[in-house]
Amino acid sequence: MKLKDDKKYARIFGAVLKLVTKKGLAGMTMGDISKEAGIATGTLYVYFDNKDALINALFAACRENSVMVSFRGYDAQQPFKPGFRSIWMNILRYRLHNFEEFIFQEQCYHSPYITAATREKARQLAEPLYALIARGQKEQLIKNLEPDILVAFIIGAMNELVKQIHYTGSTLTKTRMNTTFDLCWDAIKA
Amino acid sequence: MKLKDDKKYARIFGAVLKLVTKKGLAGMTMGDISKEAGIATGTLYVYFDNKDALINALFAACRENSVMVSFRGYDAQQPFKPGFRSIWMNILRYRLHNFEEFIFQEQCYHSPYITAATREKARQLAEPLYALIARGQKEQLIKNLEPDILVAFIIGAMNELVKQIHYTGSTLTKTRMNTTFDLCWDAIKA
Amino acid sequence: MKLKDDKKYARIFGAVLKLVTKKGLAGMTMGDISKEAGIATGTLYVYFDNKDALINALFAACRENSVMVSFRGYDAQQPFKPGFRSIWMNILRYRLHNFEEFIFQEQCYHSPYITAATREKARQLAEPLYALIARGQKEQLIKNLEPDILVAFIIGAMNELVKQIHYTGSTLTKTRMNTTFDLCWDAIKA
Amino acid sequence: MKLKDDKKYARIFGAVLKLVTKKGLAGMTMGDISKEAGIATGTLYVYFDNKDALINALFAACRENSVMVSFRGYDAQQPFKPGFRSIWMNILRYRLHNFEEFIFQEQCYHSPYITAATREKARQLAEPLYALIARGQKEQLIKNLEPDILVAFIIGAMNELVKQIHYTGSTLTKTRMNTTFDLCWDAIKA
DNA sequence: GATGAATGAGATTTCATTCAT
DNA sequence: TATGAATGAAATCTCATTCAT
Repeated sequence: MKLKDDKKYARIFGAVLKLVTKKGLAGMTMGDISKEAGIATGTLYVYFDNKDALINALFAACRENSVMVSFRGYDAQQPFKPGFRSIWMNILRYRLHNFEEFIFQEQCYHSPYITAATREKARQLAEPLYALIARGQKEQLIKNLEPDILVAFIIGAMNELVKQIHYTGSTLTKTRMNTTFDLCWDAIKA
Repeated sequence: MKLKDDKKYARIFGAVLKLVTKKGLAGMTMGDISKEAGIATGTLYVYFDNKDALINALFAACRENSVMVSFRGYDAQQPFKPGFRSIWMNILRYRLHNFEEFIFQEQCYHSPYITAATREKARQLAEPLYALIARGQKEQLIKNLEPDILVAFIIGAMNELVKQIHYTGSTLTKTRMNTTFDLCWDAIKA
Repeated sequence: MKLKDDKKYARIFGAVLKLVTKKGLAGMTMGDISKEAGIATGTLYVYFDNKDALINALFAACRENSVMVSFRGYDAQQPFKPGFRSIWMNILRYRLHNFEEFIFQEQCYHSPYITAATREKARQLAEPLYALIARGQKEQLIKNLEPDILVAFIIGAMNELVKQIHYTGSTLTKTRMNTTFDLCWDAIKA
Repeated sequence: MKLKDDKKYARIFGAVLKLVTKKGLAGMTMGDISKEAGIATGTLYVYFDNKDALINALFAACRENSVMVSFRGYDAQQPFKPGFRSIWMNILRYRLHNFEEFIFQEQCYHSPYITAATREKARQLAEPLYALIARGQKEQLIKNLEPDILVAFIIGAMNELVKQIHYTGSTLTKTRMNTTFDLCWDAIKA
């Protein structure tokens, strides 16, 4: 008697991510997923109770992953701007390199699959970002607007940039990354 | 003799927009739409060949509408910044006041309902915005980056702001609109 | 106030006949018929109570027409064989020149559209043919088998010949008509 | 693990054949078929892509079956006439005993369900019959007409006979079979 | 646990018929 | 009478989920 197979979770998640950019969340059936993952439909139900649970689990995983990556290498001791910059770059790189995860999360956010609980949990994961903004404001380096507005601005701009870059297929040189960061920085700096 | 009723197009479109915020694009059936519109299911097929066609038509209509509104009152003779500002405000107001249309368009963009042709047509409608950016660059008022990047930045930031404002239910005072515009302007100004 | 238009009956019947070879009886909708006839769907219901009535009416018309033509020029005074021959030729020519009517009747015969009453009426129209066969048998020119069998044989063979000729697109010369008649005659002659 | 069930194909085909004589090809729904076959509607789509595919598959199966049976017991070494006779009898018996299959094929032939490919494949299966006719002509036992004409004549006559016999409910004694064969033979013999 | 056939509720679409003009 | 939009019942087909192996 075999135990649940961790590799299979990965295969299933991978399949969903691959499909979401092609078919969207709406047009993706359990049959599609199982086929893409190379397993039987029934097997999906060994690993997840139902479609909702599957989507929610992947959403949570992506979210956690994305936050972890964002703050990688961040040192609260260093001055604000370079710290903020490295986080900004982390997020940008993450979304570009994990474009499918990024799109998946976007699609989920306004879908009926995601429960209120999952949504709330996702929001909490953004806390460190709010804290960072607060620090910048305290140090009078960042405009003194509501943090919600600032975060929305920063994230919204970045999201669209990522799509732009991905869909036009343009390579992102260091210089270009710098200039786009400057756009953001000029917007929010005090 | 009964003729095809223009009001019915409006009723159908209205129904879809009402439903999309409640159920999402995925969870919206033709039955839901017809019921919401107060007509028989079969009647939907008098006006549209199928669900895809219906969604595409509404998408195109929203897109066109949104562009038309954006440039309302724009006078190319006036100096750049106030012109740009009025357009930016138009877009913001439009998305806030027609939040359902805005969400609908976002949901559509990565869905399998929208055809490549519709997507391309949507892109073309953004041309005036690109032209405006070009003018700003020519007058050396705006940073000399690729217009794609600048547009993505402006639009992305605004989209997220709109959602932020809508979901938190905060009222948008004139002062707040001004400060958010300043965020944008500071980002892109030369 | 206009009266029912005789030309319209013809247009409707013509449309059905044109469609039956293309789409078959099964795949033919009232919409198809009205479009092909160049009238509105609703108008069909001015002329016929419903689809069944329409099909039955056309079936009856075809049947009557086909019988009328079969015995055209037949003179009961002339000797049997030439009389039988001319009738046989009449039937063959009719089916070839009115191939659509012929196919339509075949399709109807085993369809749920045709009522038992219509079917029975159709059978009665074949009476003269039975009478003819009886005469041939009385004159000991034709095999003394049950008339049903003989008629089935003659008609069945001819029907298949007609299709053969029509679909291969071969032209039917006088000589070929004669040889095919001889096939039939050799079969049934005493 | 459950595997696709060959018996289920048979059940489905059986259901269609049972229904076609009752309701005709037109009036037969997928719901009717599944009910008659004692399975769920959805299950039909496990076995066939759609209604067309189902009808085409059954048509092909009937055709193949009918040809196989026709030449059962045929020995090319024996003289022509008894060989031809045994095949003729095979075909007649097959159509009588599998009347539903026979009617189904007839209904299909001019229906929109059957694709050109299926039609062509059906034609090819008739080749052995053409070869047989050719042999008879070579041995100068059969009239020297185009084989198409002869086959059409033989088959057409038989088809109508079969219907005649079936619908009148008359039992087919050996003597009657012989006399009807003689009709056919007298027609085509040199 | 793994499989994929089986299920049936529900989605999309069709179409004979009606109805307002 | 003529029109063709409107209807809704019924047809086809899909798909999340279950179940037998």
